[in-house]
Amino acid sequence: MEPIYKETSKILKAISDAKRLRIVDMLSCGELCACKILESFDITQPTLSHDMKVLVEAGIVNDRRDGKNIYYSLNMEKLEGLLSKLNVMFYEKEDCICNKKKDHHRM
Amino acid sequence: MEPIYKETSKILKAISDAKRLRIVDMLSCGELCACKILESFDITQPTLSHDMKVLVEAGIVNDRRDGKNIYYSLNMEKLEGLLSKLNVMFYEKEDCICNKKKDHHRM
DNA sequence: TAAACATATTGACATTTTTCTATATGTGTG
DNA sequence: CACACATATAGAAAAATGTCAATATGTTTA
Repeated sequence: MEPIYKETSKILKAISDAKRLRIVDMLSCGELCACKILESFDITQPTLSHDMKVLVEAGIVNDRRDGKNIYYSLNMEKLEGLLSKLNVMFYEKEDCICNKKKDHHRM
Repeated sequence: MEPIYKETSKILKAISDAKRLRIVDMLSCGELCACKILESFDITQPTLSHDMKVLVEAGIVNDRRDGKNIYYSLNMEKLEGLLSKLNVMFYEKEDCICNKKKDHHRM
């Protein structure tokens, strides 16, 4: 499979969980520490920690430590890049995959 | 969980598979029958049938029968709706979830 | 340095997803 | 109507994901 699909699908997978999508929405107003996010859900702390790791590893969320707390914020460049890639894929274009042959680059 | 996240995550889940994302990209130039799509991947026919069902049930792909063949095409309204919703979620807004309290509408 | 607090990791389990083989269904053709 | 062709469904196995309790790690403060 072409890298563009693998990379994009990794980000999509990260936000394809309703709870993680809600976390991204929460972060759109600015950074939040894990404890604040946790207050907003009925999940355990390890579950949130795992979810934040998924978002960070997908590259769409940044983390920074300040004392005991970890603060998370959106990586807008990555998110804009995602919207841009989806836009290209959803609409017809010059050098289109539609003109390509069988995929020999398996996943 | 609020319906907006559940609905959006269902669509994201549908395209969070690299192969299905590639299928969406292929359909951006116009409708294709299942057999044409199948030629483009190293998967079995039932696997493609299942993948197309996921895309159709997410509402982003339409299907129509013409004789022996099923033709698939993109539902642009749904895809535009997705981009629009993501745009709202990624950027700060007036009536923001950031100002909301604990989520009592569990999934 | 010991205790308290915030977050991460481990290991386990249940659920969901992916993909296959075998088979069924629907449609056109000889 | 029997056969060929295109697609769908059923059932099973493997892999990935979501979630928890228990515990570890890192940080601040008494």
